[in-house]
Amino acid sequence: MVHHQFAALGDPTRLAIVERLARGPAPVGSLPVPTAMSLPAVLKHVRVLEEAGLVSTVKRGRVRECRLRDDALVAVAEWTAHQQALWSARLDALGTLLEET
Amino acid sequence: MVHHQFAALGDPTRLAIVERLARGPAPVGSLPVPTAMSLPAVLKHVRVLEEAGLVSTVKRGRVRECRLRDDALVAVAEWTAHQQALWSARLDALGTLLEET
DNA sequence: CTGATGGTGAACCACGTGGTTAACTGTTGC
DNA sequence: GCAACAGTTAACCACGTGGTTCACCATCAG
Repeated sequence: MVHHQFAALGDPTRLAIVERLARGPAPVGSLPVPTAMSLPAVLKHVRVLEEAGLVSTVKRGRVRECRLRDDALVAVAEWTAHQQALWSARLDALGTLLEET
Repeated sequence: MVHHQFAALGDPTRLAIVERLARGPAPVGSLPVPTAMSLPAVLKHVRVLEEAGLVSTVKRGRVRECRLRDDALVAVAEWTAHQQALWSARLDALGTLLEET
């Protein structure tokens, strides 16, 4: 069900969060969101990313720390590479077919 | 602006369409959509995929043929690989740091 | 203890998205 | 020429999503 990951990454705010988290873990309050965005909104985005398996969070004290879950990103990369491989294989086949004639 | 691609792939119907098109071009009318889905709905999805640069279409006669645009898929793959690389590099650095102590 | 900090939950709202039906256009086959 | 076919446009609708505010809880610093 890889479309959940894609949907989660489809929002610019969430994409920015993931890009930030690729540089290392961060608490919810210091995520790179549009300047005047309320905390509940940020939290919602984090929940979505968690739901999609892209992010995992732990609460230590009163701060919730978010970190990137590498495996979900791998799944996305694999899906994409696979489709691309299928398509370019087809293009190659077409190419050699044209050469033979 | 890679989040448009992600958003386009975030819908299961559209994802299925892309997976189909990776096996080769197809007319709008024979795309793998949920059985009772109306044609206008399919067309909308195709438009979204076109807008995101994932698909290109040409109309020959009365049939519009859709084909996968390989480069957009490459962009997606590159973004994903990049983030993943950043994250795993950080993990590696952490690992060697722990070894040194 | 107390106040400030960081996060949560609930209720609410505007708007985009995914879908429909109906009517119409351009092509193709006979 | 006519009927069937493939797509297209327009108008419309239900619902999910992204956002808000307000009230609240838990934790840390002084």
